[in-house]
Amino acid sequence: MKCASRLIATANNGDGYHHGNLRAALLRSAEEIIRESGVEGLTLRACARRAGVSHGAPAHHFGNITGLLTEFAAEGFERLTEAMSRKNVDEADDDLQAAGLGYIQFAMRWPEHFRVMWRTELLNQESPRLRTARHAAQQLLRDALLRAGAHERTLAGDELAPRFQLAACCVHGYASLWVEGNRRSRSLDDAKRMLRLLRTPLLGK
Amino acid sequence: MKCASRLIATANNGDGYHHGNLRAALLRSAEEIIRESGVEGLTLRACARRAGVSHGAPAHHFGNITGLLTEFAAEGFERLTEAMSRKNVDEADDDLQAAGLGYIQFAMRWPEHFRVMWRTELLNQESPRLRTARHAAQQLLRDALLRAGAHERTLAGDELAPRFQLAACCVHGYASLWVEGNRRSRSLDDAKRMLRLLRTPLLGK
DNA sequence: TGTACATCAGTGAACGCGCGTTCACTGATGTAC
DNA sequence: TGTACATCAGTGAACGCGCGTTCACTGATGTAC
Repeated sequence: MKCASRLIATANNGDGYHHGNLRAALLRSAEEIIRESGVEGLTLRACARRAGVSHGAPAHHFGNITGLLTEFAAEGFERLTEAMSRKNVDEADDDLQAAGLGYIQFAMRWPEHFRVMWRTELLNQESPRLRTARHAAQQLLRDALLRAGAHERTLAGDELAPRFQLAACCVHGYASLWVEGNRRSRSLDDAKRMLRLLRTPLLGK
Repeated sequence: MKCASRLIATANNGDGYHHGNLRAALLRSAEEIIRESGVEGLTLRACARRAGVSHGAPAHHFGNITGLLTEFAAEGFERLTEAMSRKNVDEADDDLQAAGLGYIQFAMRWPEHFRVMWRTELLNQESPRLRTARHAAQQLLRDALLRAGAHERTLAGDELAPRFQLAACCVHGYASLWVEGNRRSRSLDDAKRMLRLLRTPLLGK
């Protein structure tokens, strides 16, 4: 019976007893569960159930629910960095607007990731993958601001920090309110209008 | 035995078998639990345990965990409105800065409330008390912006919406990042600097 | 080419625990007469 | 002033459920010889 069901599984997905890509499949299952039931609804058992494996499997890969959510959040920061890159934002006028719009677009596309990424108490802050991914995202926004500023005039050292904070708070606030408000519109027009209002205080133009 | 323990309870707190203020006491217990263990750690049983009553009592008052969190969030919005009022923000130059600083100060003082208020999926959005309280808070920020704008020049109708959005996103983003980042400093200097950068785009000065 | 062995990935039964819900109850309070 | 009764607030035992964790296991894969 045990063997039989395994043979059937093998026949069905062609990758045998060893799943091959179970780790990734479990992360996709977690994403779906969070979408449908929120982070509260995510348990190791529910995750296993949806992926069609035994409940021991997620523990094998991630240790516990914190481990699972930490990997999920790290994946989110990696996607965020990718999303803020100029080449992925069609409608942006410059690198800074691209970073801002990309940040907001990321939250609209993957609200489940966005939600988890900021729930610091649910994550293992010591995870190297998480720290690296988060730092890369921050650095990209900072660099975009510096580069945009360089086009206009040089930003003095002590001018950068408050401007970086202003930019980060605005896009983060916009994204948070969008995600938590369950807004329907995915249009970026509102966001573009807001970012245009910011050009003067950010770049001193 | 049953009678005895009740008599002891009566002797201890002087308010007898009927607690008198159990509803408020349960909300304070919930606040403490969220502070220590996050929203995840809050259950009706844990709440009852901390308040020193039977586990049926919270269900009696709030129905379920959603009812409890909804009341908690509504209490938060009421405190937020209070906190944004000019008379409660010493360091503000005008009503608009008062609203912004008050918003951020509120999040710093009651991060547990702030966290819960935006977890829309955990709350009963139909609750009249919650709707009223949230609307009042929004209205206060909008009015402050209008009044501050009136000092400088009249804001045209279609100029108000994006400026309101900008102001709301900035203070909300700042407060969110502070709360989630577990920052230690409660100084408002950073926030004041950021809000000063916003004067030009908000008021057109 | 074949064999032996170590390692890895996933299984499934068993456990104890805390949860929400239900329900009959009990004591306190307020009101009608 | 006293009595009877309804209502409200909180109790505590019982239930079934899903959870995380543990553990002995099994099949697949890779490597050494």
